[in-house]
Amino acid sequence: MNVRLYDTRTQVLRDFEPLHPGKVGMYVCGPTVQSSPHIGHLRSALAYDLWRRWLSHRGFDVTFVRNVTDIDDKILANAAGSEEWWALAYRVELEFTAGYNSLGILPPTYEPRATASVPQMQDIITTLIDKGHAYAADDDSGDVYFDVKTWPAYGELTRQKLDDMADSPDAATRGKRDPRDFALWKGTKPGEPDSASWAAPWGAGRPGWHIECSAMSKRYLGPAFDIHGGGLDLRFPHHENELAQTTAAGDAFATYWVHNGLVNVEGQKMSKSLGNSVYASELLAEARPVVVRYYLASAHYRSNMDYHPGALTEAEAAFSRIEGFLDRAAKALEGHAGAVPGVIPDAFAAAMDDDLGVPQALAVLHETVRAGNVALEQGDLDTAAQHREAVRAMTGVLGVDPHDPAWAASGGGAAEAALGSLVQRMLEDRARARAAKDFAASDRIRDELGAAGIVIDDTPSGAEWSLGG
RNA sequence: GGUGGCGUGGCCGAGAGGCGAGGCACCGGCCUGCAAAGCCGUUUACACGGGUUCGAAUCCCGUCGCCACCUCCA
Repeated sequence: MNVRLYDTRTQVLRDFEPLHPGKVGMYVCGPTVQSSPHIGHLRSALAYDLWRRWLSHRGFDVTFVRNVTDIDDKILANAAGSEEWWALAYRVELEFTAGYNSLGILPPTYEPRATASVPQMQDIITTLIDKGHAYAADDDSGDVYFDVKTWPAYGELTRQKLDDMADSPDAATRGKRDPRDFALWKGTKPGEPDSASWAAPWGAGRPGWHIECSAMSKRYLGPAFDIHGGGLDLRFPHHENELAQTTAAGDAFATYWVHNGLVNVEGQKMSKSLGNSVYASELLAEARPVVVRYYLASAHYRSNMDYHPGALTEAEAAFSRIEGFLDRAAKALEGHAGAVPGVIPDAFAAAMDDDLGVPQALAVLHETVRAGNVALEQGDLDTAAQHREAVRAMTGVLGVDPHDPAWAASGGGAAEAALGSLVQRMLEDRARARAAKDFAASDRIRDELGAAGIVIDDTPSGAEWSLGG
């Protein structure tokens, strides 16, 4: 079966056909590093991480590019008066990287910064001017605009007609021929730092937002590549403009456009004015990283998600089922030979092939967990081992394998060992009390441990303990 | 005004003409000293009104409600 994906441009589910057999070129719009990453940034990055992992699993050699927009009006504004804009951008970029890493989002094949591809952007702008699709503003601002009226296809991505588009409110104050023309190059304004100004034939300045992605996708993936991704909110104007300027310059650009859904918070869009943004740091303080990943992956990537308090608790409960099975299976199967390498169930693969149907794939995963639990209970170790391997294969490809060393709690090695020996002592006392049928004493020990956040689990082979739950 | 999307049980969240995905929660049972975990089972659904059909949550028409984008937010 082929991988299918929903193409935003044609609005249909399409079989994935790579431009070059066995290879995939994928470009995803990364963040503007102007302030700390929030839940929406993480979800977006995760959606494409899952795409990339699945395509890789399907045997494709994936070249995955996600850019960093490190020069922009907002970065300059946020840094103004307090620090260098490039220092701010780098500091925020590190926060993003840390957030991605903590969720197990694989580093892109290339992660170019916009500021490192300015000459490539200028090349495209020059081509557009030469072809008559762009012009330098006649108000000596140094701005260069894309001339939308020269490009009849403009609006094709989002099926909007030029006439239906609302006029830009501040268009009149700039040297545009048409209010809907958009900036390719922004001339340096008085007061802006020299460090944010690049020499150019039409006047010193800095690149507009959209041109970056056209330049970087071409530089790292070529004039034609397979998949272009980004948040739903980027369809217009960002992606519409990218498409117009790249194709007007003569390149084929992306075959497929995919867009991920946004994350709302308690029914409302996150916004600075509402002050309801949920930052990556908050999420990671509230739940284990692997649980955050599980949560953000659990809805289909194209649907909107609504984050609310308690969402992570629910995810923790669901994830614990999988984790619990693998923990028990690991103990029960210790030394058990003949475990076959994990095979991903057909139903799981079919769900993933169908536009990355993670929710259905998770249903298959949970069904396998149940079957595995039954096998363990019946002492059918061969069957249990088979299900265990399948669960590991599925969680592996989703990047949520509970036993992946990457999720191991960091630090506190000595403290952990000390805690373990204390808990072990108490459990031994409790075992003696239980053997003597002194259940009052036994329960007291369990309650004490429970009050400290330690959960006791009596199994046929003795008591087990774990933190939280 | 234009474009796109959504409304599924207490909650999250799939599906897309005909055996009620899955998870969480709840209840009953098995197991357990009691729990927990696990297993088995029950109960709650497809915004509203029409229509097409042997049959509709799924298709069509209409209504209501919600959301996103429309020049720089993933």
